[in-house]
Amino acid sequence: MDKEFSNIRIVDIAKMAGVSVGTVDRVIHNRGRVSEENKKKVQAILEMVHYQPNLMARSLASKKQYHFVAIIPSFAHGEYWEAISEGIDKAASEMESYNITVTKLFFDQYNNKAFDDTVRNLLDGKVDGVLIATLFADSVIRLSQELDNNEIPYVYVDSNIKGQHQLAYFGTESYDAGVIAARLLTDRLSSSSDILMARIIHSGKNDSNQGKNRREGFCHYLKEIGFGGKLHEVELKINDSVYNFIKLDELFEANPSIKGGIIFNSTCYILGNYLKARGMKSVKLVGYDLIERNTQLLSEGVITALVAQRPERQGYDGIKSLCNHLLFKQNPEKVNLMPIDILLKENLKYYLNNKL
Amino acid sequence: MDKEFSNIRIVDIAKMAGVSVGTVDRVIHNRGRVSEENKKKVQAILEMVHYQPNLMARSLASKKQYHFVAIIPSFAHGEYWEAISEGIDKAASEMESYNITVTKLFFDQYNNKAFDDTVRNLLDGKVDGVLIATLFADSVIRLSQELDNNEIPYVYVDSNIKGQHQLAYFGTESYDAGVIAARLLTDRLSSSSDILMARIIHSGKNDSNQGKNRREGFCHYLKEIGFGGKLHEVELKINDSVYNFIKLDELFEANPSIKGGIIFNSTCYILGNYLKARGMKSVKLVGYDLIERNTQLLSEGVITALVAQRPERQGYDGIKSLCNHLLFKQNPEKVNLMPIDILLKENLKYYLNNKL
DNA sequence: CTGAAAGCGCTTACAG
DNA sequence: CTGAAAGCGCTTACAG
Repeated sequence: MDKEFSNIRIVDIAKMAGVSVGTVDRVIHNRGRVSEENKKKVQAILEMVHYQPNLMARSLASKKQYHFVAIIPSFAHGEYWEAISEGIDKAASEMESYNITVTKLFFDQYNNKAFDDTVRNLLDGKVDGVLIATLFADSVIRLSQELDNNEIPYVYVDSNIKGQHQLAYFGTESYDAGVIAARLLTDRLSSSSDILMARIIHSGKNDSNQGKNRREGFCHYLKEIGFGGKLHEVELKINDSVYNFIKLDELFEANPSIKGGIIFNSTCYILGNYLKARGMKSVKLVGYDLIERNTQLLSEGVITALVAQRPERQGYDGIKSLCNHLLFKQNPEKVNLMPIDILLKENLKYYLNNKL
Repeated sequence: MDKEFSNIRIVDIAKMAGVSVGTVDRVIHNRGRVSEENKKKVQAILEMVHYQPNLMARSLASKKQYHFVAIIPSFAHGEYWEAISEGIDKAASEMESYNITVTKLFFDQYNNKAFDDTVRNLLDGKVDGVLIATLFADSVIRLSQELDNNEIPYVYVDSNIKGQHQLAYFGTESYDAGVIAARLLTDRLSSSSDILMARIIHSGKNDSNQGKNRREGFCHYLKEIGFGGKLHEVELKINDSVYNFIKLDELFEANPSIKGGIIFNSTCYILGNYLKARGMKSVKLVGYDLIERNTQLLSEGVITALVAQRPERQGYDGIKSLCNHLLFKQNPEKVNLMPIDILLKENLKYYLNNKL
């Protein structure tokens, strides 16, 4: 539409307004130093012709640099946060030619103080935008307020925090991710079976918000369909298979009616490895996230289904939205919910090479 | 890596080689009219410094226009092919600033001759690349050969054809999409249930390749798990509910053990509408594609699961790959298989606004 | 075959 | 407050 105005340039505007290109440029960018009169004239024409700047020319001519910071948990290869990091890198490399650089700041995901330390000197450097993994709500809120004061835009990933001024959130609706896991499990269970919910204990870390929300959604669905079985709980340790095996042996011996299992974070391989070792093929296990240790067990048939949340896209879209906001004045939706993907053994392979 | 060479410009190369920028430009683009000696010199330096052209400057300076043609079936709002069309449009609008235009050519998907007619005068205009929906294999092969002769690159979407020189294919592995449907259905069926496979008859159109492959995958999975039920078949008409209802009434009356249904193209709403009208809630129905009439029934619980194949991305990636090939000399993978998505009532809504 | 110059649409000092 | 000019990195005639 408006094809006729599609290649109006700044010089054209300048001529129509009877001013120089410098003046037009100043009003376009609100750089001031323009008389009220000229400003009005130029703005009127800008609107009339629906002026669309040529972005390539702009970025060619401009020496302006943008610097973004992404604050995310550190990770070992194959862990969940690696995926978010990859998405960030992809966006960064795509936007490189627009003079955008992205620095990643890592913190220990089990240590609230580490987050605060990482963040403390953030504003010493030049920062034009921030992406934040919202694991520690209180700390994130403090940081958000500081960014507000400095008028630096920021986006959240992983889980949302209400009441803040984030430019946007990219992540899933954890509650529904719990509902879906429940559906996947109960569809494959007779209604007299029991379900085991395992929690993974980690030094000094209580359940994440995300985990809690998934659990709520899960339990809600069971109630709604009138699931008749019992729910058992067990606490496992992330790095202590001996302990875990003993606990699980006891539990399954005492409750042979347990035919389903669920873990609300990305570590369902812990339970999976036990089931595999014991050859307990009749227990259906559902978990979260396409990390290597999980996908391996999914393809072997030990895990029945995985629920995934496109972490790569969270990182990618997060950085992209900062770019679009700053460079192109486009504002994203405030809440952007990723698809909740259902992975079975049969469709797994097409996801593995298609993460973005 | 090689940060030190990251902003080497043509003038730098020119100086290093002791020639003018014009000469450097000629060797970069193989425009000829350069002495063998200078060519060698320049090429050596180009390689040494890992020269990366500034794409924005290039496209700013260049008046070169690219014109792509996308040949796809015509569609009414809400039909399957609309999604592919949307993906094409999205790519086109993103690439507009690179002086790329995309024209869509539509043909009647039930009429082989219509395809040939549409395509006949394709080469009269200027065409730099073509995207083809491969419904009619023979016609597509003829067209492909003509494009080969004219050295015009082309990509396939929807289903692949082997033995041609397509730059790339974007679509799914239909056979596995059949396997997955079988898994989704049988997971929810007792092994003594029967399954109804409905075929949709359309004037003068036999089953698509895609439909056949899905069916093969479906049946193979049933065999592999030793499914004990019977398979029933019925032919329905796309626009004749009266006929369909009579046929289905007979069938279900005669075979009350039918507890599962499948249709191998995007029209499973036809069977869905029948089940809904008859209130037959115990029959599980699995189908394909996120078109409106299907998603409506999925959210109502009439359809149990939909298998989807990211048509928007097929269109989008197809056009993008032509751009990347021509503008940036990047060659795509020859076969690009989209994820096969599993949609249940519970995760549907997050897909509807996230098609790309 | 080769090079100097103009131009793509915008931004950035700079002089006034 | 305003405008003329140079420059971003590349391509495109044009003259030789």
